[in-house]
Amino acid sequence: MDEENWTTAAAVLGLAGRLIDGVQAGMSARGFSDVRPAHGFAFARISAGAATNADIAEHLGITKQAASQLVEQLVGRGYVVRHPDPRDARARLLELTDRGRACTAAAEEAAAEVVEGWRARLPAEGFRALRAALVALGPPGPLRISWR
Amino acid sequence: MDEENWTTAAAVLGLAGRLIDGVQAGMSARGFSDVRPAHGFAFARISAGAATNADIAEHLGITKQAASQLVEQLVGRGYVVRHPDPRDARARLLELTDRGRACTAAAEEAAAEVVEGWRARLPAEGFRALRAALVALGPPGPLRISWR
DNA sequence: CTCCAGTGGTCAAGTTGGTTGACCATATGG
DNA sequence: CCATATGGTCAACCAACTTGACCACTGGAG
Repeated sequence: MDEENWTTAAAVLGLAGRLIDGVQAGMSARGFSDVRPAHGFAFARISAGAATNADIAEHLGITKQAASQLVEQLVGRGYVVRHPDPRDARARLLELTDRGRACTAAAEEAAAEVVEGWRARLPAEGFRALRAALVALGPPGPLRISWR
Repeated sequence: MDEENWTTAAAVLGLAGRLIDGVQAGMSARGFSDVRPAHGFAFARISAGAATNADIAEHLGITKQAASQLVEQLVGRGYVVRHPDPRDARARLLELTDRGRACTAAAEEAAAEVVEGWRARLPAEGFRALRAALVALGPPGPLRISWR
């Protein structure tokens, strides 16, 4: 029983790892080889609108300094622009550039591609059940990256 | 459709992240707060028997130098011992100490605990299907950690 | 209005987990 | 016996993140 649970846990980790690798490969194939998974999560928050540096930090579970560095990379690579927040002179609102939007679209495609691979390897009912279970278990906490 | 696939992918990543965090918490609760997930995967390989430094490197998908550092930590913390390989004077076989075995047992317990939580939150049939899908999708490649 | 605790952001330095590259010792097949 | 491959180490470097100090602005209490 414990044994069974352990292998289940290992399977989830393995699946997640292969998912990450697959998406990364798909991104490279689409011409975005300068983005990491963490960037993707930042994109997700930014495209949701009205994101600040601190929002990113909280969303990714990292310090605001680390978030600042991460955003700086995205700005430097042309994915994101910072502009002043009309409501708060301290804050700077983040927004995706066209390139940034193209990148998020590519990420969604790449992820969908991997998931389609799963669908193809499972009976229809099995895939549906997998999705249902994942959704049921997924009350989204902050999306922790970088488990060192 | 793509949208659905994307959320599925995100759910897997979220689940894996919470699994890692949960296991880490369980390990701390059991008195093993000086081990990281990567150590756990190394333990798994070592307890399988006849493991060398290079085996660890391959199993974790890191360089042999990184594996050496990792093993060095485990030795320093009393989880692993190195002794000469009777078959090959260059190699050093790795073996778990009692403490190392206790640690792997704790890890399995902690992981099982998290998975039991999943079981409790799903209908019996849903959990069974989840497990079946994970197993079907899980032809274990090397267990990549550290996706930065 | 003034003060002040709280928040958004930055700068600087340090830690950590990994990399690459050079190297030695032993193994192994011609 | 030699050539090449493999296990391991040492040393230097790098990237991602942390901690700590700090400044600028906010917003409520007096």
